[in-house]
Amino acid sequence: MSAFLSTHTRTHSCGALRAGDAGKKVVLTGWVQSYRDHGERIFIDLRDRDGVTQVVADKSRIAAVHTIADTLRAEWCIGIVGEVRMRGEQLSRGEPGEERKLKKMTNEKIPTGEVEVWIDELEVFSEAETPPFAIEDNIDTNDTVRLKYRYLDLRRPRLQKNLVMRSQITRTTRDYLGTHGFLEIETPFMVKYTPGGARNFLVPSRLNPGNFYALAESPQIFKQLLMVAGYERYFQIVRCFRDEDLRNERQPEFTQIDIEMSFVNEQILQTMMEGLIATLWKDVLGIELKLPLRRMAYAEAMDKYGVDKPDLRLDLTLCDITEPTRTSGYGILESVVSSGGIVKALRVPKDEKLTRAILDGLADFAKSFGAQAAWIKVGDGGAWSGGPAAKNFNEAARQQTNQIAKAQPGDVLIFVANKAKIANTTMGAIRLHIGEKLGLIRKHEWQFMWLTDPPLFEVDDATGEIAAAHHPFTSPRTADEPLLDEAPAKVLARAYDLVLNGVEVGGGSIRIHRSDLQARAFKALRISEDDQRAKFGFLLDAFKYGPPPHGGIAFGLDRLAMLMTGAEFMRDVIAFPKTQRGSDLMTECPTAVSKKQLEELFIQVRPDLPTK
RNA sequence: GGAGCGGUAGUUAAGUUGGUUAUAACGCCGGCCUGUCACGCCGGAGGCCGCGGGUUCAAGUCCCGUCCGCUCCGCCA
Repeated sequence: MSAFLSTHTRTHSCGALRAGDAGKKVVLTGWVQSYRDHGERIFIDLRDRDGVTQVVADKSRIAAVHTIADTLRAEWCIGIVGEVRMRGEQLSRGEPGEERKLKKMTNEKIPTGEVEVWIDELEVFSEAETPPFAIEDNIDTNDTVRLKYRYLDLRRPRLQKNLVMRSQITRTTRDYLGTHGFLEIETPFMVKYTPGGARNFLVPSRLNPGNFYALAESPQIFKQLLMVAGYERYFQIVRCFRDEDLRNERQPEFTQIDIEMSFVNEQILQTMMEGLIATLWKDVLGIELKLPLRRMAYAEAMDKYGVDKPDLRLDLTLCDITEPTRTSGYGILESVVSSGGIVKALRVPKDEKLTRAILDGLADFAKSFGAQAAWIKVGDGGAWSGGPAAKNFNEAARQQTNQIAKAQPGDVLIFVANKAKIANTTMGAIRLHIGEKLGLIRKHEWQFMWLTDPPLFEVDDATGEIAAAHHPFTSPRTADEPLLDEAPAKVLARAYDLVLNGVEVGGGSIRIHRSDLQARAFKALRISEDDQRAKFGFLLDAFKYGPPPHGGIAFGLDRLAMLMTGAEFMRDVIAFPKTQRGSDLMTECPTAVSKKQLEELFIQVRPDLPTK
C-alpha cells in the first residue's frame, strides 16, 4: 500500500464538491485529465468515474507539491490532500498592453465548477505512457484502436455512464422481480447439442472422447423444467451464445433477462412485465410510462409497417396496391402480381425535403434487399409523373391507387412489387429510410408496443418446409388448434414480442404443457418420434409428471441498455465486446491451441478444408 | 455466402493527371508564463502510406491478391 493511502482515506469523489464544501480539508484520488501550467501555478483537472474537479498546485503555498505537479502528465494516477476554495473572482491575464480585469472564475461546464482544491499533499500512485487517444467524449478514433486499448476507452465518461446505467438496470430488475416472488436460479452454460436453430459454439469433452457440449443459445428448456419442478417464478440475467454472423446489434455472446412464470396467460404475464419496464424507466431514467402498453397484431404490423417490429415514432404507413396493379396495364408489375407477388406502397405527403436525389437513391437502397423500387409524383387531378410507372399505369389503376393511398396533389408514392416477404421487408426499410431523411422520426419518444398473434410456423420460400417460428414448445392459439393438422401455416401463436422504437427488446410465449398438443405440434413440424426423443426426450418425459401451464419472456439486456443510454452501438454498452468477426482485439482471441491440447481432446484441425 | 465503405505520423484527416524532400490539425518532447479550464507564446522530434505481388524510368496514387475494421442483405429470436 502506498504511504498516502496508509494515512489518508478518500473523502469525496471528483464529482462531489460544491460551494457548500468551501473551507473543508478533502482527500481526492483520480486520473490527470489535463494540466495547465502557468509557471508558478499549475491547474490540474482530476477525473474519476464520478466527474472532474480542478485542483491547484501553487508554488507559494507548498513548493514541494508544485515541483511534483510540474512533472504530471495526462492519465497519471494520483491522490491529493487539499483545501476546498471558492473560485470567486480573479484578475484575468488580459492581452499585452491591455488592463487586467476582474473576471468570474467559475467553470459552468462542470458541476464542481464553483470550487477548486488547493493542494497541500500530492502523491503519484503511478505514471502513464501517453495514451493512443485522448480520454474524453467526442473523440473520433477508429474501432480497432479503441478495442485494442479497451481499458482506456472504458475510462471515457460516456462509456462509464453507459456501464453505470447498465448496472442500475440489472439492479432494478433484480429488485422488481425479487419483490414479485421471482427466484434467481442459474442454469448450465454447457448443454446438450441440438441441431437446428442458431449454430452452437461447441466445447469438446476430454472425459468423453469425440463428444461435445454446446454453449447454451438460451436457457429455454431449463426454465421450463424449473416450472415443472414447481418453482413458479424464475428469472436469470444470463449470458447466451450463438455462432451466427454478427451485426452492430448482435454479439456472439449476449445477455438476456430470462423470465418464466407458471399459472399465467398472456395478460397476466404481460402486465407483470409492463410493471418491470415501467419501473426501469422510472428508476433509471426518471420517466413515467403510461400503462398498459399498446398492442398490435402481427398481421396489422406487416400490413401497415412491413415489419414485425414497427417504429411508431414515425407516422408514415404502408398500403397495399396489389389489386389496382393487377389490371394496371403495366406488364412487368402485372406479371409479378399474377405469379403471387404483392405491391406495397408508401405515401409520402408533400415535402420539400424529399429531393430527386433521395428518390433516385431508392433504386440502390432497394437493390440491397433484392428488390426494385419505383416512385411517382401525384399531380393535380390525380395525374402521375416521375418514373416509368407514371406512364404505364392506366387511368383506372391510377385512380384506384390514389384512392387506396389517399394521395393528394404534391404527394409522392413509392412502391415495390415482389414476393410478399421481400416487398414488405424492402418497403418497411424504405419507410424508415425516408422518415430518417425527412426528419419525421420523433427521436425523443419512447414508443412501446406488444406485437401479438404471430404465425406459429414459418414456411421456407425455397423448400416449402415448415419450421417453428419461435421454438417447438410455443402454444398455438386455442381457436387455431383445429388447423394444426390441415393448415399449419395459418395457425397463430400465443407469442408476443415487446417492441421499442422499432427494436425488438424482448420476446416470449405461452408454452404447450399438454403432451397431446405437443405431439401434434411436432407432427406439423415433421419431427419424427425418434427425433423428438433424441432431442427433447427429457423434456417430454418431464411433461408426463404434472407440468403446470406456464409461459415466459426474455429481454435483450444489451439492446435495452443501448436504447436507455442512447448508445448508437452495442459495443458501447458492453465492457469487453467482440468485433464483427467475433474476435477480441485486446486479448487477440480466438487463437490456435497447442497440438498437445488438441490431442488431449481428440481433435484434429483440418486446414485443408475450404473455409468459405 | 453476398454488397458497400475504410486502412497515410501517437490520433484524425488531406494528398491533384503516377513525378523533386509525403502535408495539416490535435497530441508528444524542450523552454517561458500567477487564473487557466479547447490556456497562451517560442522551438523541436515524429512515417514499413495495412501486407504481398505486378505494371512503369518512376507507385501513397494504377492493376491483382490478401489481412483487418465498420455498415448492410442472407443468416440469427
